Amino acid sequence: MGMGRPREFDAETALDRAMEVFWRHGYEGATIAQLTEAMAINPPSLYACFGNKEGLLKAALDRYTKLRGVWMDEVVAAPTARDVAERMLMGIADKQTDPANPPGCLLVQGGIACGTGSENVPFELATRRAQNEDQLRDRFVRAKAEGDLKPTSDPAALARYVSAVSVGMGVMASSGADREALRQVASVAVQAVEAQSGS
Amino acid sequence: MGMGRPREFDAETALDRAMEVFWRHGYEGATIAQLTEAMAINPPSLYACFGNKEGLLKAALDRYTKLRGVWMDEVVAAPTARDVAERMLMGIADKQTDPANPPGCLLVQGGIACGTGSENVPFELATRRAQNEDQLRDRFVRAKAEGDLKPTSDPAALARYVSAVSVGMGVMASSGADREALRQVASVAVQAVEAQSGS
DNA sequence: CCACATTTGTAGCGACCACTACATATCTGG
DNA sequence: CCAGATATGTAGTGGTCGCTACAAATGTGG
Repeated sequence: MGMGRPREFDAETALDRAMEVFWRHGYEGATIAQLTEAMAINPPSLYACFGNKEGLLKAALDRYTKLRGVWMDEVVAAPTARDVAERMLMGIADKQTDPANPPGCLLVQGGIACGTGSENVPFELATRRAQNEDQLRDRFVRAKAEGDLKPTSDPAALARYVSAVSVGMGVMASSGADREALRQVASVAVQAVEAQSGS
Repeated sequence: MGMGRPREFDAETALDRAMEVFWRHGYEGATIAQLTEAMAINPPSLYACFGNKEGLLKAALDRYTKLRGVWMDEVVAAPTARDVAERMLMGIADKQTDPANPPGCLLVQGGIACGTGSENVPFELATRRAQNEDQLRDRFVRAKAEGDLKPTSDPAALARYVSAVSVGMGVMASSGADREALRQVASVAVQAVEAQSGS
């Protein structure tokens, strides 16, 4: 018995193309026709490989968070809570205005509000954003233990705050805000973390 | 010559219903069938009154920003820049988790990413968000002139920052964050404004 | 070279979308 | 009571959506 005809496209590069379409148009705004054209394949290949449109989104989200995870590891490696916040928010200011990528963040842009039948897409996005926040919280817990943050500070609240600012910057970027505007926001935002630093 | 049959529904209450549908499902996620059912009218009445789907959205956005404008006037009436920020962000924490309304903010929830053919919907939302930011900036300019903010502070950057945090909170709320979580974010965010206070 | 497994491209499926033609109903001005 | 004007409800329109049946193409094991 044979092993069948091998696929003629590379799944990872196809995912990268799909990721960009979701990133730019959102989940419901992206059509199968756009996706297959960007991926340079035909619908049956898409469905054989990813199941359906939502499966393709999940695969794209996984790839996105995996790539961002590498960067987040560098972020939380900063020496102090303040530096973590600065590195993250300034990095976001740069990344979300990088013309190499669609503006904003896929985890926001992908689709906040969805129509009936796609209710769990926002949930998928929120879950992945929460992972980021957890990583940040763990880092701030450590900062508090090390005396880098005040004993009265709330690491979870700080993490939520930095995460919220990130999301806000993502929406700004998708609305056309330039890098300087985002850096201003990041710069001010860091001051709140700074206010919780020292003993 | 007669003046024709009078309309049997109240346009404002119908608009309120439509606003809620857009708020909950986004622009593209909201269908004409859902809208007409919520408004308790039939499609021809909708099109005769609002032109088309996008016209209905604009009317809903105008009504939304008008209602919020009243509240924003109270916000910028706070005595100091810090109090403006606190009143605004804490107010948002409450409003965006009020079960009487859909979670989040219509100007974000309405639709960040849209499909081909609706590209100007995100623009409409961003424009109305910018109006809010302008109002905030004017207030911070005054605060700086009054010595309430440091001479080195940047009112425009502060306004952008508060606006960005608001948007971030809106996305959090639409993802199911509770009031306490939003208040924590607001509380931390105010500290950055506080860092620019005094001389 | 053959039987089998899998992919690929074409072509089109039913469902739903925003939107509207049309006949009917309900008003005002004369 | 009548003529003109506008609103309403029914019942669709063409177009696009996500998705798939099917046959041809391309691989492997015997």
